[in-house]
Amino acid sequence: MRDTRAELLSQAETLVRGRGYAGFSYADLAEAVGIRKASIHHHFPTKVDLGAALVAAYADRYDAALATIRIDVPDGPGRIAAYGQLYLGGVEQGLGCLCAALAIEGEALPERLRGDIAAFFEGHLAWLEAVLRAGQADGSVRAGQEPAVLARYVIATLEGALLMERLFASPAAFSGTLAVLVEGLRA
Amino acid sequence: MRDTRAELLSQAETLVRGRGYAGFSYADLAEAVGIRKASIHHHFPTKVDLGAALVAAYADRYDAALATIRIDVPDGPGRIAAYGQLYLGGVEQGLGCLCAALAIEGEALPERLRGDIAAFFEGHLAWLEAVLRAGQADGSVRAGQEPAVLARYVIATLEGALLMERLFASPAAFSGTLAVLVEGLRA
DNA sequence: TATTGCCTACCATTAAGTAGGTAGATCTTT
DNA sequence: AAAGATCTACCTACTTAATGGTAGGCAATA
Repeated sequence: MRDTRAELLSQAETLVRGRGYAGFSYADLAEAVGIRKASIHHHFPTKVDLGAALVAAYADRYDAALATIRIDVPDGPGRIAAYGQLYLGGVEQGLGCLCAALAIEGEALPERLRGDIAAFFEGHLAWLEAVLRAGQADGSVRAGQEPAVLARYVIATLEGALLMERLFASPAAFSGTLAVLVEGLRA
Repeated sequence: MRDTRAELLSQAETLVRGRGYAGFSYADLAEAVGIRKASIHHHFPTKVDLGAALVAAYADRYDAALATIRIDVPDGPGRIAAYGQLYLGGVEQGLGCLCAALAIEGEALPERLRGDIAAFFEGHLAWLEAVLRAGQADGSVRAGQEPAVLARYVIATLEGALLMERLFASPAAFSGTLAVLVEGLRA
């Protein structure tokens, strides 16, 4: 079984992260995968189905990475730094965040996808909040601010840095922002 | 007399900030303004012309606000806080940053627009760098980090917060992130 | 035999953009 | 000031290409 479905998901992700959800078509995807346009509908009946599958796969990959970081890295700032490294790959490849690309379309986005990306961000927020709370408890993260508030601040900084530094094709600048962020969180 | 053109720019800005550049059409804009689709071409021959005019008008409005902040607010952190307030309006209205909406489309975006939005961000970066450098000189902003690096960090945090908090329709959360950002910059 | 995966050939709709025209304002020339 | 010419802002009525999606067929597989 040569996995066309997986190839479709992979290429579609690249397209959405590179040009936005409204900015790519089934024709583009068909050409990228080397299949006919109508055949995509066999795997993903509608574009919304494809979008939802894309977000699910993306979220799963992140979830796995997040779990690994929690095991491999012991301290709060180190975990945030490792989390930030996940975004760096996007800058290097010239690809934005999938969920940011979808979020930008706001009201034009199908309701179902809006819920999916909200859940994506909420998952990250919950993970960051737990990491920051643990960091404050073990003294590695500076105290005095609500972990929930800090979590939003962290994800905002990284999403924004990815958005801007992709435009400037500057992984170095992204790393600079990540360093400022992590240093500021140190106790 | 120039009323229609201004109305077109205003409505088009709302559409782009609400649904992205690829996510709105001349038909949408025509309906919003109450004019025929073909008449838009009289004012803006192509969609790229409209996009460029949009960015120019948006940048001009920001430039005026930036100049005012420099006059009205004396200290570094206060100026950054006032700068952040400019973004808050977008969260409250459910509108993202125009240039973020364009930046997301990346490679699919007409070359000309890409240059325009890069210039937009570079202008903000230069203003922030000058503000932060002056703040470090007068002791209101914490020293030890390059103003240019801090400037990128500031704009990333605010762009990211606008992106995410618009999705959650949470001006309060945006303000929380802004507060963390500004406190971290204090000397 | 039934299902899977892909195909060709279509469909209705919408996209940006064009052609050409009209009513009214404004400028130019006498 | 009158007459004509030109310009502005909009219109209806297209074109061409692309959009997401459908119908039905066919060969390989389970």
